[in-house]
Amino acid sequence: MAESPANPGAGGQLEQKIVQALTKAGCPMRTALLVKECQVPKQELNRVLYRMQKESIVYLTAPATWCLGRGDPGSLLPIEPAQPSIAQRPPQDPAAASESPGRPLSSLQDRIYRFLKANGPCKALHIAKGLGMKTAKDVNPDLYKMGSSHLLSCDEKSKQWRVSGAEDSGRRNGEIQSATIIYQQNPINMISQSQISIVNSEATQIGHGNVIVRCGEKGAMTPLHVPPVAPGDGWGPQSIYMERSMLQRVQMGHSNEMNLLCVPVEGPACRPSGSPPEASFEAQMLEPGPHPKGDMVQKIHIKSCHLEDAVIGDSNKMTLIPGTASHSGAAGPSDDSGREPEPRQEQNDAACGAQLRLDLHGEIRTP
Amino acid sequence: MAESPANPGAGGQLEQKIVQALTKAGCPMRTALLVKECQVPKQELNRVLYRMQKESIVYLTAPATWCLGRGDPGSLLPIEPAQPSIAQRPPQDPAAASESPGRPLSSLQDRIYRFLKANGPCKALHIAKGLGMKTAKDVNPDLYKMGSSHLLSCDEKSKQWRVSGAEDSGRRNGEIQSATIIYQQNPINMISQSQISIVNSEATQIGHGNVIVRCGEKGAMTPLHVPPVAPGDGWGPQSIYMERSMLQRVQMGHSNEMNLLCVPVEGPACRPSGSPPEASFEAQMLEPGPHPKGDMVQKIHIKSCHLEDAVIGDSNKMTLIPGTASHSGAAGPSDDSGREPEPRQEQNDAACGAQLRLDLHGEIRTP
DNA sequence: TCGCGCG
DNA sequence: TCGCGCG
Repeated sequence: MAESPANPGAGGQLEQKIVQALTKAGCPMRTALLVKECQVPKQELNRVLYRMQKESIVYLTAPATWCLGRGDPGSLLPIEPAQPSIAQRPPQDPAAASESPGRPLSSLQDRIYRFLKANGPCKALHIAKGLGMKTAKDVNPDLYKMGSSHLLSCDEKSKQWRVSGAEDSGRRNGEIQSATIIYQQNPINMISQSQISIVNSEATQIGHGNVIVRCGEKGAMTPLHVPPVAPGDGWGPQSIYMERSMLQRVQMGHSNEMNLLCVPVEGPACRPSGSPPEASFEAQMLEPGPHPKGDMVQKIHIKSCHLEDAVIGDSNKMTLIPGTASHSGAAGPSDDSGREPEPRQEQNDAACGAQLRLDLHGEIRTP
Repeated sequence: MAESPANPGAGGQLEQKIVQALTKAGCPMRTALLVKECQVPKQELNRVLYRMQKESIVYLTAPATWCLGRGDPGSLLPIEPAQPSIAQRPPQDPAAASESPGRPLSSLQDRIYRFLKANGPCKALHIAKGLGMKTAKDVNPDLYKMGSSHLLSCDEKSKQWRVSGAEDSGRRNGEIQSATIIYQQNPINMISQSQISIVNSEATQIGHGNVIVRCGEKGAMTPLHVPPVAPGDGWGPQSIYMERSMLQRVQMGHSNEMNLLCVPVEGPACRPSGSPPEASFEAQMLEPGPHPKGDMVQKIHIKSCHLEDAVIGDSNKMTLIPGTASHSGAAGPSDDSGREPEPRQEQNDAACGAQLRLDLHGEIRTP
């Protein structure tokens, strides 16, 4: 089954190869060159490339010339003013925890979300037309799904949909031209670097001295013990840029701790079963502030990302003990909460840290 | 070995299939339909189709819509045919003179003409659609032009267009140009002209004073009696060029006689049921030689053609009385002879004539 | 309504 | 300099 082109594993393998090749090149690549790098038939390569294009993982800069990322970043996300309100939210804010949908947003859902954020409350028909569709039927299913997961709300009287929550109003300080996109190859990535862009990460730590303990995933996922690095002056400033990323179980910051206790009942218990979703939000964490290390500057830009169980900040702790059915559905947090067999806990001990749990389309700026 | 795309025989086989299918349809065919008719993979079919397009055997009327012939005759071959033979033609053939339009038909006009001849009376819209166009406007200008030149007539009541005159079945001098490809839509063609290229003819006479008597094909095939022209000094020189042609029951020369007595038991009794083989040979017949008419020069060039029951020369006679299963194979005369339920006879009375019966890939040069 | 033939 | 992914 590994040989079948239809095998998602095989497709994923090739997708990884493609991203790696494009990352390594750091510039657009012609299909012919990708064929050589990936050592697969052109047809199969193109099949995957064009699928990835639909998922906004790659785009065509010219005929048969591929590039990582989305081709039209500005066209979808109008620039909005910065708003630091989210960062000030108490870490233990239960709303944040309950917001988490069971699975990432679909491409259409993401577009709906961004459309509403850009244009303000709209009726379904208006949304549909705005997204190039014809009738309210084209968007209603997703509208109601997103409504049930509290991403959107609908005004009964005006029949208008809007993004829910004041903190979702989103903002972008402008386009940051980031260079490198790092594609996560390993189940667990540890990245300590000054300038980082990440696409589709899971169980990722960004920063210094974090700890991930992950259990339960068959064989391949032997617990990873990272020798904790004593918080010290050695930590340099961090500038993190993320665009079009999906982050699952991600810690960003310093001295965080993450415990993923996955019950290995059903195969990919720790991974969402659905296809990775387009999602987008922006976060900027600038100057951790009151943190003792006054010279430590963490600059984070996140755009068009999906973050799930992500922790950003310093000295945070994350403990996930998902049950068998966790993250497997398409439902929102309210749907999930009843089915969650095991407790889930995230905590952020850092005074200046931020905790994100599926905060989509939001922006976080730590004071 | 026959299935190999690299096999030239197979390619020719498919080419013949394509031509047959398009001939049978009498109108443009979509690629998907050709796939069904020819029972070959689309890729292979297209490979051959596009090669045939380069050779002006077929052309695209619309995306993935194929038609026999050249799409743009005027642009490639503006040479006006020299027609010494017509001038010398006996004046007692008024039909030929009245049929001939003043100038060659345009490609579309030609297609309209053939479409109407193949499909019978049609409304303008139907013609347009049949030729891959959309509205009656697409064909009306040409319809009325052809009407004013009496090539077509329009029934006032039914609004249907049709080719005018029973005598039209045989000739269309208007479209004949030097090196133009003439596609035979009629069971019997009679062509008297000095420079002729023919693709896929059946029961064709080329020359002067030939006689074809054909019986047995349902209704449409009423026996055609051509008043024999006395061999005389009026016959001018003939230059015949054939390339990539399939000729069935063809006489070339002077004063030939062809009798096709087809038993109408099974539908296409007079047509070979199998796909004709690719055939290519070259024949040049120069200077009939000992023939009394020393001034009669017949110059024939045949290349990449399939000839079946063809007679080339002067004063030949051909008598075909095929039975129900006649011509079912692609084999040569020796293979056929055993299975032929009815007598078959070809005879060439001309001293300098040549008789061809399924001479494939051969070259014949008459002394 | 994808046209695709392509080496 | 053909872009091709195509079911």
